[in-house]
Amino acid sequence: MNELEKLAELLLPEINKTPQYYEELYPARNLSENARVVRIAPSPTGYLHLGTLFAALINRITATVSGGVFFTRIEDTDKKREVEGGIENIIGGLKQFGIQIDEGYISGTEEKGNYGPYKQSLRAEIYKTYVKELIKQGLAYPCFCTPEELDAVRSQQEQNKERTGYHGKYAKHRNITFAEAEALIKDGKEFVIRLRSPGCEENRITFEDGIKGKIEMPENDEDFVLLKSDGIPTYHFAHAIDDHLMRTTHVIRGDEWISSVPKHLQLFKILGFKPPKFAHVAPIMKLENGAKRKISKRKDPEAAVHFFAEQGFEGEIVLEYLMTIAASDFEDWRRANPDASYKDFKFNLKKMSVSGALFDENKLLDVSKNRISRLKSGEVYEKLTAWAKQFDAQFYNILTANPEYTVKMLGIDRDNSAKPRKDLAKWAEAKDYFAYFYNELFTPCYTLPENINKADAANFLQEYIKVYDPQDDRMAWFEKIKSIAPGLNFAADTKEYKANPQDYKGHAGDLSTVLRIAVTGRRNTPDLCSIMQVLGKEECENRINAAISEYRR
RNA sequence: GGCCCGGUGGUCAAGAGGCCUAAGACACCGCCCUUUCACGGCGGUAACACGGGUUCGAAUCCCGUCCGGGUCACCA
Repeated sequence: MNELEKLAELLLPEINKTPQYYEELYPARNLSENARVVRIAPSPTGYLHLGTLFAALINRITATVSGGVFFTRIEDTDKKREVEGGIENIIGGLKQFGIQIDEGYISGTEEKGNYGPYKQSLRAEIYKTYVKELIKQGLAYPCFCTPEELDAVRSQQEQNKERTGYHGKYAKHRNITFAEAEALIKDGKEFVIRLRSPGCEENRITFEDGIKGKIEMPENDEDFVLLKSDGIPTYHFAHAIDDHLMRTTHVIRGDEWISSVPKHLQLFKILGFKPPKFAHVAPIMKLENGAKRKISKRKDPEAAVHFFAEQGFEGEIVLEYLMTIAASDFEDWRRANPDASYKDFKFNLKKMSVSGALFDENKLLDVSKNRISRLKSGEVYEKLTAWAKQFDAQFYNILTANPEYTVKMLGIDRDNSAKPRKDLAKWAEAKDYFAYFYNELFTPCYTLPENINKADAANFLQEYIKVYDPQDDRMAWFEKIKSIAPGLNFAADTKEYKANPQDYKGHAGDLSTVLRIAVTGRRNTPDLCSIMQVLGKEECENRINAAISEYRR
């Protein structure tokens, strides 16, 4: 055994497999040439974040479009930040958004696929096997520096205005001998394994980013940590090993990783792996005090994806919105294919924007309104009650007390309309929006438009209630209002009123507003005739009579 | 600070040297339609960060400045 082999044995005595073993265990995938194997690799450190969802969407659709595979891998190499239920938060969240997972973690506890385990904490032996090989080749070595020492070096470098980091003359243990290492270990000193970087800062490397195009950077010369003192790998090392062994073809991730690419490329090279293609996605931003910044888990409620669920945005609609950010031609495609699933969109990474888009709630609202307007009353009923069940029990009970009534109500201006209403954008608005359909929620409001006084309002309602017939269709309904108008000195015809406004107090439309206020407590509603039909004769008469006595007081 | 990446209306963006007098969508405003509102239709306000080059010609190519973002851990 030579020195290096002895060192490898000293550091990782428990490892007796070789990289060859794993190469054979995880053979190349049997997929067509264009198929892309992609993944997301979340850390179970909290809830599902908008950025993670976005990355998942992009990866998912990239796999779909190419006939490839989308898998999940749990990067739980930082035990300090891990939270309980973290995996379930993220994987379950993706499922709620309808993101299909082909392989890897498919729930908080289950995984599937032939390239597992898909959780890094379960792959320690694999990482160590490769590290051991690198040590034997002189490409990795133990470093016994304490965090305090490292900090001291960094401050020194900062003072000298030098580039910080563990490289060059600052790589203290770079040339440690077997004997020195052995002595330190006997002393009980902790160590990490670092890369002996073959790179040189003067050299430039270039790579083609799938979104940003050609990028040029200095070569990595940092002897960064491969294995932490607890034997767990750092992200960089785990990424290289896992994405190679899992046969990932395209790494599509947040662009905060761009600056690490030289490290990654170097790792792939010295390990003898073919590097994947990289594509770096710009983050979703948020405006604060006039400045753009990356949307933040801590500060922004909409960063946590459960915000959308609470607000009552359908998962698919959030994805639809995210697609408009991901692909500038998506909206054109959507207009041409209003009924297609977003999954059928021919997504192309190259068309993605290179800089981060501001999160735009207006746009989300618009997208949502458009999608909801296409739904039939039955579908709205299902979705709305499902939402209410989870977030507003009282509303849920009210809606479901009489399902037939609620469905009828939801069908107004929707089911038989050539141009369905576009009003509701999120379920959280529904309770207020539909309040007057339910006595438990209805709060009368008798405020009249300025051009109508209480006496006229009462007189009109008095007349109206005499002729009111719940069987009337829209035409007949409005004819009745018109027929009452002249007697009160209101124009029956709106055009007539507009031509000679000085001759009238108002027009039939104003009178319908009086009725609307009496029945719904609102100035603006969907078609009043339909509303009255849904409410029924008795309820309408009660409300109208209540209004009359209010105006007569 | 070093290293990367970026900068077209309020927002998302089209744009690959002449088709640019700069698309479209959201938001905003006006008009029309209309029983109200919404929808829809028509129209409007509003942008190539700045300064130098290159070129017959620049939003587009080059350089510089400024601004924004990312990153410089035994975090991912």
